[in-house]
Amino acid sequence: MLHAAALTYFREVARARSIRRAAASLNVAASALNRQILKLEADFGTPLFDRLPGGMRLTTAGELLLRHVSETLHDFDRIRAEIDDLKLARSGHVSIAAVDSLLVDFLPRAIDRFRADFPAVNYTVTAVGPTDVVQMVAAGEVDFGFTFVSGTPASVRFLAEVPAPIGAVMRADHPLASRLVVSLEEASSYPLLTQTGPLPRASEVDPAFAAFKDALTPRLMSNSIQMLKLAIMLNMGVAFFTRLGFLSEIEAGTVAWRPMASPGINKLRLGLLAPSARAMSPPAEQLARRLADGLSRLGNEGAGYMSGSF
Amino acid sequence: MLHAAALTYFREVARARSIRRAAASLNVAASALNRQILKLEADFGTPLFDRLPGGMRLTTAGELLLRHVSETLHDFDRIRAEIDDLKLARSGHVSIAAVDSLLVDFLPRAIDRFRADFPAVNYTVTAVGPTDVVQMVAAGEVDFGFTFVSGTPASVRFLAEVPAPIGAVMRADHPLASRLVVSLEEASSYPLLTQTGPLPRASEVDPAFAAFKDALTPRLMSNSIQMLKLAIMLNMGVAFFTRLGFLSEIEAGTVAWRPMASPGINKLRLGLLAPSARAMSPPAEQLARRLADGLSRLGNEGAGYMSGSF
DNA sequence: GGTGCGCGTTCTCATTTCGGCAACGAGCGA
DNA sequence: TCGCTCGTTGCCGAAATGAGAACGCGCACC
Repeated sequence: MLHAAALTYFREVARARSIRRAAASLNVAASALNRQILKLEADFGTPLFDRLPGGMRLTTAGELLLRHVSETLHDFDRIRAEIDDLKLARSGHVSIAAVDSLLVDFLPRAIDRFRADFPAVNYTVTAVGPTDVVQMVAAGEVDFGFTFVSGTPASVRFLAEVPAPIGAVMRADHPLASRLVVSLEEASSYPLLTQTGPLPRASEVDPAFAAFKDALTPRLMSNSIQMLKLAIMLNMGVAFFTRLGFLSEIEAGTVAWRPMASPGINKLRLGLLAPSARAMSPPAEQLARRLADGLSRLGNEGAGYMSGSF
Repeated sequence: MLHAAALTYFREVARARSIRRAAASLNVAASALNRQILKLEADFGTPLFDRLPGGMRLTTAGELLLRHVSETLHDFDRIRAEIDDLKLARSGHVSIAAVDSLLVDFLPRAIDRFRADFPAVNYTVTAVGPTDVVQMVAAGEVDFGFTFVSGTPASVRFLAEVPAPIGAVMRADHPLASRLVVSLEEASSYPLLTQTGPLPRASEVDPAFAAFKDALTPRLMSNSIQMLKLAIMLNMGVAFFTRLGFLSEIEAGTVAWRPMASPGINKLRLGLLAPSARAMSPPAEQLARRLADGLSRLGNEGAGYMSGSF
């Protein structure tokens, strides 16, 4: 309905190489078709078809136009399908499992932006350990998950990934913040704040980092990121997290994040995890797509900035 | 006129972010615009704009649609310009200068196919030596030229190029035709047919080939390709030409063309040469474009076949 | 707290466009 | 010559479109 009927008329006449045959397959009168074709040719000022006894054949100009018309109609079908997806996604429910460092900042902000376009969607967000995320996605208990990339069963797949190295997190006026990269030795001379409970696989990935943490006694240990975050703000010491848990504080300039000079730790990646077989619900599909876009944009900016644009 | 007015209406409303402003700049009534927008939203079953006090803003679905509409209208402008070019090119005159080996087969066949779409175009085709082609194009004596690629003045440019190595040409049942590649030694044991007059730059490009030709006494020398072609058909010996002069005979299976095992000779290229500054006449423009397409297609097929399709 | 302004929207009416039907002339094959 | 199919045209009713005036609403200014 967006596009003039003349488009499909023209395309069908070109395909059928006959006005009357096209009229039959379109269920319209041949005269109507003919008039549209004649009007097009008058508009362009040049014939679009050669009239042969027994039918019509496209001229060169007609072939040019047919290409345009076909592309337009095809592209329109695609757009309409996308809009239909959006319609279905306007209300519903999405359940997500993620490692808790993402629930502090990244995921709530993403969901909030998503809410603007999909106001009637409800959410269930569960914080679990990295390996549990994979299990819950595989079991279909959640629509998708958000965790560190590692070997995964065939029943799940990664929609997007982004490098998420562990780095040193501290108040912006902490002495270590003046370093662009923090070595393990430098960090060991300051009080540390460490998280307990299910950990990202940093220790498996980077033996040097694991040994470093084992050798020291932290000033504060907690399984609550909020607790640790407050300790950082009180300048109690240095913690080790992915940047994504502190994007807004980093943006505001209140805390600093610095990469670590330890090889394996910089290979860590966060990924958006979905069941490989089952189709997601429409709103979950949309949110997952937008998160995937945002992630890959984060990735393209290297270890760059967080633009609030997704 | 091809496309529904709704397209430009929608685009302008999105641009102006207001129905009334869009109506003013389109010189239509706001009520008409409004009805089209409402109809679109009814068709899609979803709002395309958010109604804010003070104007309208696209929804997510609206942004999707705007992208489609913009692309469609932009592409349509392009197509219409191309069709206008075709209209202008329907009659007129085209003058071409080319090395004569192309006038035997390649160029006449190309012009014949072109005639089907541009029946009222007249042609002047001049056979000259390779370097004269460049001079005539530079001097503006012809619309474009067709010759071997070499260093050219800035006043001309190549629209397309295709590898055109010199090879051995002989009757299909000639003993040499059983070889896939012909070495200079093999060729020297058979009677040779050579062309006199302005030659392609084979001798400059490939000293080995030049020495080879100088060392032997050909059975037949002529400046007429027709003469040489007849000699080939009478199995008088082996000649050395680009494939393009014998495309139809090769296709028909009456003569064979085999590449030479000599390095420099396989680097020869044929090119379509046009004045760099002056615009060509519309029909010349069209023919040149089609020849360029055909040439690059020939090139993409490697040393492949001649499909009669351009 | 009016009041004016700009916004999208709705209603009515004249105009234009579109599609269906029947008929015509041309080309082609039996 | 007849019969068939082709594109095309005239005529008529139906549907879509646009112009203009009016309505309800939110907002800023006095």
